[in-house]
Amino acid sequence: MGSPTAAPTMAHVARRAGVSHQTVSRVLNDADAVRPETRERVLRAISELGYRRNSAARALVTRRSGLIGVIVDELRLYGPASTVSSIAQAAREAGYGMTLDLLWDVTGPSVSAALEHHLSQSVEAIVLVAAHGETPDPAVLRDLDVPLIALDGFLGAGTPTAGVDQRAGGAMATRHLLDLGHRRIGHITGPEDWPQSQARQAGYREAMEQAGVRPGPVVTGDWSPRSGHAGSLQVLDQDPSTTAIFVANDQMAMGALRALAEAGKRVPEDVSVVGFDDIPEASFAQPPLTTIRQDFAALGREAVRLVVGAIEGADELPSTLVPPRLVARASSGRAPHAPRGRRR
Amino acid sequence: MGSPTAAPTMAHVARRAGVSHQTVSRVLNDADAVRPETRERVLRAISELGYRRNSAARALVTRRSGLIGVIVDELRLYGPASTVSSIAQAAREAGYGMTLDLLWDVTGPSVSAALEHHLSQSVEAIVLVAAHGETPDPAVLRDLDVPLIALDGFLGAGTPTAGVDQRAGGAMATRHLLDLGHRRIGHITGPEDWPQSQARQAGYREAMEQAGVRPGPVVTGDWSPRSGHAGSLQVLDQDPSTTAIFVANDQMAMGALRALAEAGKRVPEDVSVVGFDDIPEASFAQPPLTTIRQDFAALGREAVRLVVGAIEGADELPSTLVPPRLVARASSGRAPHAPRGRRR
DNA sequence: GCTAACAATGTGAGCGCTCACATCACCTCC
DNA sequence: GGAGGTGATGTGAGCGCTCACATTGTTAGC
Repeated sequence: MGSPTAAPTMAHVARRAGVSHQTVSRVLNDADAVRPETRERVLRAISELGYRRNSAARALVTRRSGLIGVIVDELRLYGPASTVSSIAQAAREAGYGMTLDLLWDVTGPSVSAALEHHLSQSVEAIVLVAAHGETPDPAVLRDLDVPLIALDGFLGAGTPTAGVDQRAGGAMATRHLLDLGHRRIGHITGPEDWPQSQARQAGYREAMEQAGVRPGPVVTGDWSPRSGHAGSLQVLDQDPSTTAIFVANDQMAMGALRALAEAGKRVPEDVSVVGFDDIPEASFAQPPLTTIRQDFAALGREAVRLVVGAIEGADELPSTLVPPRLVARASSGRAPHAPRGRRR
Repeated sequence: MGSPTAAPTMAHVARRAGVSHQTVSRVLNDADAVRPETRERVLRAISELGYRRNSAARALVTRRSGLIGVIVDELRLYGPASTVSSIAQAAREAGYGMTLDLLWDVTGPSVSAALEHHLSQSVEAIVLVAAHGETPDPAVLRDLDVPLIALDGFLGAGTPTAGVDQRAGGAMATRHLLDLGHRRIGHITGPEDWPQSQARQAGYREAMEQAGVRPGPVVTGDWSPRSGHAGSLQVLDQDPSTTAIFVANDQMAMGALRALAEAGKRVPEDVSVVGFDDIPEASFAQPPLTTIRQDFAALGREAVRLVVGAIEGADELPSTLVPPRLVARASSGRAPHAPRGRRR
């Protein structure tokens, strides 16, 4: 009876083990109060039948899908990819599955659509790994009946956020250069509409100001090596006395390194370069790149910890900031004609 | 009545619209035979109530989860990240959701566990984006009642595979160097247990043999810039007359470029370098890297096309090979003392 | 003007599970 | 030795949907 491909149900297992469906359920949910002998019998029936619990039926009655939805704007970048990796891992360890959606652009409607797509799959929480872009339709956000956390991003208006302290990182990089005696320090930023970009720049300005040094040329890039290449040339053009450049990510820093080499500038003898991210290539740049490392893995784990907490009852979804770390390599060195005395 | 947070059901919508639940269902599944006026009424009720269809209930009765499971071994690498991106996109366009699992290692049990995890979420198909590693438990594979496709990987024994033609790519790179007059051509491979690594090397040997040239030094790397750095030094050490190196991926090629610069070798004047992958950094290497581009986006789309076909009835899940493409940049040039005549 | 056909909608069952509760056997205790 | 536990198991309802089929109202046809 039944077609050969029909999946076995709890009833089948129950019959075979000579128990009721409820006992099978108890074994599966490892509830107490099942005699070891009975449990054994049920387990045997399960494996003999190749039974697998129907997740839809379970989700229907428990009202829990066991799914965490992740929305990411760009997965080919090292940062988001690392973060998503650790989210996937942490989610699984916490007993959840993870669904993933990509943003085709960073406009509000696109984010809204992705949220909607996840919601229609009954995810229990949503993690948004999108560092920039427009805020989605506030109405969608308000009607959200699942916890949402934005990573490294912004959603304004009370949405909880977890992220690396970008501002501190920017300040850290700049301070490093100041400590090496540099006074003419340029900055290549990321796209203007990225909060990360803004925060790193804020850190740069903050450190400069604290040191009582006038900010150097600041030019805008787009995270690509190409823009770093062009940007470094612009910085040098705007202020030929520049001895150091803080570049807002490593990819642009790689482009900058190349441009400097082409322009006949030695790094770090003539110009020091500090990047941001510590991508794997950074240590193999020519010369190896001094940079700010972000702990994406920790960030992902933290995100899962927070949303799982929110799913399982905590009412508060706090915002967290993970500190970055300076990784000093060969692309930064003492300023050429460093002033004898430190100002300030 | 009912707590304020209780999600509205079809019955609620039906009552509000003054129709039966079935009519609501028809509107949602855009079936025919609903008067435009009625549909309008239902749609209005839906939006007023903020109704959202319960996917679990739907999945329970239709026996379809609308989920495609993806298993990936490493997401921080450009290739897999691109592939997964395009899978996510294509899946959504095809009306599916995508769940993602990461492999914590590449042993059989790990793959089996990931398969099991996806199966327990009732995915309708599985795409494995793992280029290497052990085959999972054959029993698990055999009992699989959903279509499975391995991307760029191997699972031996009849599992359908889609991938870029790695062998052709290896041959393409090598032939490019041969055409430039090089005769002493070394090769840095990926890890030995990666089929991609093997295929690229096979392409290298094939091209060399066809040209009647004796293969140069072949050393093994691990895909990292570090190993490319060390590998290129080994190649030069084993045969100082080497004038070209085919490196099995771009990251290693970047390391090689750096090592060559440190060793006082000019690229491409003294030594030509060809990589594989065409990662974004490749065009900003010093000098810009000649490489083999793989169309990961096409691969991901193809994978979704195939599994969706399999889900929706096609019995055959064919294997496909996507051709790669040579991207010639500045890291490869004519051989230094190229022999006057071509051999063969 | 009565029936056949069709379009539009309603009814009821049941997907496979978990929850709340009922039942039953067995023991303990005074 | 009967009331009252306690541990192990069974029973039935119902989660929110879709499917198959039943029931209407409306039009066409002779």
